[in-house]
Amino acid sequence: MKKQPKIETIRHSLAHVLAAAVFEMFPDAKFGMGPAIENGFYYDFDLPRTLIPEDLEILEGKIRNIIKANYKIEKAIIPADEAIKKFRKSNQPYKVELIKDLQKSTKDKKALYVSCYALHNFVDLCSGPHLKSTGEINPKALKLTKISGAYWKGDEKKKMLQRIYGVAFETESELKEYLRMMEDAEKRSHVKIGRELELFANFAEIGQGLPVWLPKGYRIRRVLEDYMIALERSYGYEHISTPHINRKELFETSGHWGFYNESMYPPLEVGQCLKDAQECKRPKVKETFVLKPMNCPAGIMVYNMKPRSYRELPMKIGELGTVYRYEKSGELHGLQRVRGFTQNDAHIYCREDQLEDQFLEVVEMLKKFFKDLGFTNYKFRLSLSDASKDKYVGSPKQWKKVEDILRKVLKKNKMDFFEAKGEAAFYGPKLDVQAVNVFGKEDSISTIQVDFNLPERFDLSYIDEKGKKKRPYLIHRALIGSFERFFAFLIEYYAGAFPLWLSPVQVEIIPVSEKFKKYGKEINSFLSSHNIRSSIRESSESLGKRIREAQKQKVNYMLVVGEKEMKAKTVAVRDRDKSDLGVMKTEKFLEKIEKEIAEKK
RNA sequence: GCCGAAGUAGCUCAGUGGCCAGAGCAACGGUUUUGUAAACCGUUGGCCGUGGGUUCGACUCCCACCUUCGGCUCCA
Repeated sequence: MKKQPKIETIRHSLAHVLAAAVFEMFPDAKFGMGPAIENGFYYDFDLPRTLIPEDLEILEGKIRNIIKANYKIEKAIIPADEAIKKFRKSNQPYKVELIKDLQKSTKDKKALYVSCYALHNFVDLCSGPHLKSTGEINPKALKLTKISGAYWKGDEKKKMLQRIYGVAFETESELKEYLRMMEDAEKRSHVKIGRELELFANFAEIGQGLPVWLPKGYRIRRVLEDYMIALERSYGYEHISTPHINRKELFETSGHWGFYNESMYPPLEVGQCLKDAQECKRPKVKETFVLKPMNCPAGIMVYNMKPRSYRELPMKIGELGTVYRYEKSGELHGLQRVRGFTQNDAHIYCREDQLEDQFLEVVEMLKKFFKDLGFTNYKFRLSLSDASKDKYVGSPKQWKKVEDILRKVLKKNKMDFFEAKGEAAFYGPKLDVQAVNVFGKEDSISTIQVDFNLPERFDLSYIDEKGKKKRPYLIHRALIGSFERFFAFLIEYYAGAFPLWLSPVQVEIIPVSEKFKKYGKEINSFLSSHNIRSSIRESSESLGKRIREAQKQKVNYMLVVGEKEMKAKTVAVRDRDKSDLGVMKTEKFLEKIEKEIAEKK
């Protein structure tokens, strides 16, 4: 039996206690699976009716009763065939299916035994381990949190069951702390802050998943764009810009049309008459365009436009490329998952002997980028293929070769990473950067991929030193996988209080009264002329009110100017966090913040 | 796309079958001319998400659709 921390055992046992409670409430319930998860547990059920939120309270009560009764949780190991008979008799088709799956993966079916746990009058199939009795659970440290649908075995073609989620801890204070953290997370939600600070907006009229960057959000985006372009130039990148629509044939060549079809917007057919053929002035030639879901094919055209020499390699071509992907409606969320987004994308064409260095160079850039942002909580995920899925382009042999190279490079350079089977893109394995948002949800924000597929499909080549034609390697990378998703993450990470160098409003000038408006404007133009994102709050509202508004907008510095300041050519500086920083000469203040901006504070 | 919940003023929310649908903040007008987190008075603002139905009567009940949220699936 594998050892596990006690809290995990508690959570797992609680999943069973929940099932027992559901069994009490619905004797006809059919049971799916119920594991422990981070912070809690869930269990999937096939029930005679749809659950409503009030049911959770009832079930919680039943769970507490089961805990109070301190039932023993007893293990029994029985032959698989016998277990199948048992679960058939009690009308538990999902459990029967699970045992049959086990049998399928075992050589000697006859010798297979499965373990079951009995809890009062409820028996469940489970490998354990479990608590000895329900009394070990702290009834005050648990809460059923939500009901949702979940496909049986995670397969969208299979039946949807009802899933109940719960959270559980060893102590009541831990539960309270967790619930408080969730409430806090709600306040940090990028959707909420995005609205409050007017960073971005979604309009039903424009379309689902097609967000608009509002002025303040766009300011931040421009800073990031400039930063990335400068960073890439310093590493020898050149940049291009390719159109949003490309001919469909381009994506047939790349393989996207075949493998990515479902996620693409429907094609645009032009050149045909939609009205009366007589009146139609359009050319009769029919052409089909698609909104590009990826930047690579168009980017590759640039490499392929003329013969390339080995001397040109590595060639690094970047693009702030906007792509459109028709994600299923239920998958959309704020800026985190959208249908149109821009990538800080680039393709690196190189020789085999340059592959490792190039790969590491990208990792180096990535680390610098995150350091400048102040991020530390990210991890590298080596995303590999899964033989049981058939969504991949290319041969398994090719895949294995690339996957082995990536793994070798990572290990050789002692990089901290974890492997994830089945997380690869359909066109290649990748090294993803996973960031965790305020709700604990993990998402890829950056990605580096070695692509063996496209060089073949587009017949890429270079001439080597011996005059021979050779196939280059292609590294596909997006340090900002999507400005939209990245921004969502940034907003939540900083809770809207952006560091000075990113901040949409770095300085706000607040004249004490109307009399000092002119002086305030002078300072404002002075700062603006030095590329400081500065503004003036000159309304007739009280000073306190205007400071409050500026604080709520998370403005980094507030400059209060009145009689004293005007006479001495100074500003009274208020810091967003540390409040009063005292009075200083305007030039001195500019010097101070210019230094901070340069240091990316 | 699937399961579930929600949608009332720009924002946060009251209102559950019965007169012209409310509050606070915001916006606008006026008074105030302010010294570090909300001055005062007034005004405007709503096809109660959209369409259909039930009813003498619908924000309220029913159906469909749209959008949003929590999950599932998927993913940058």
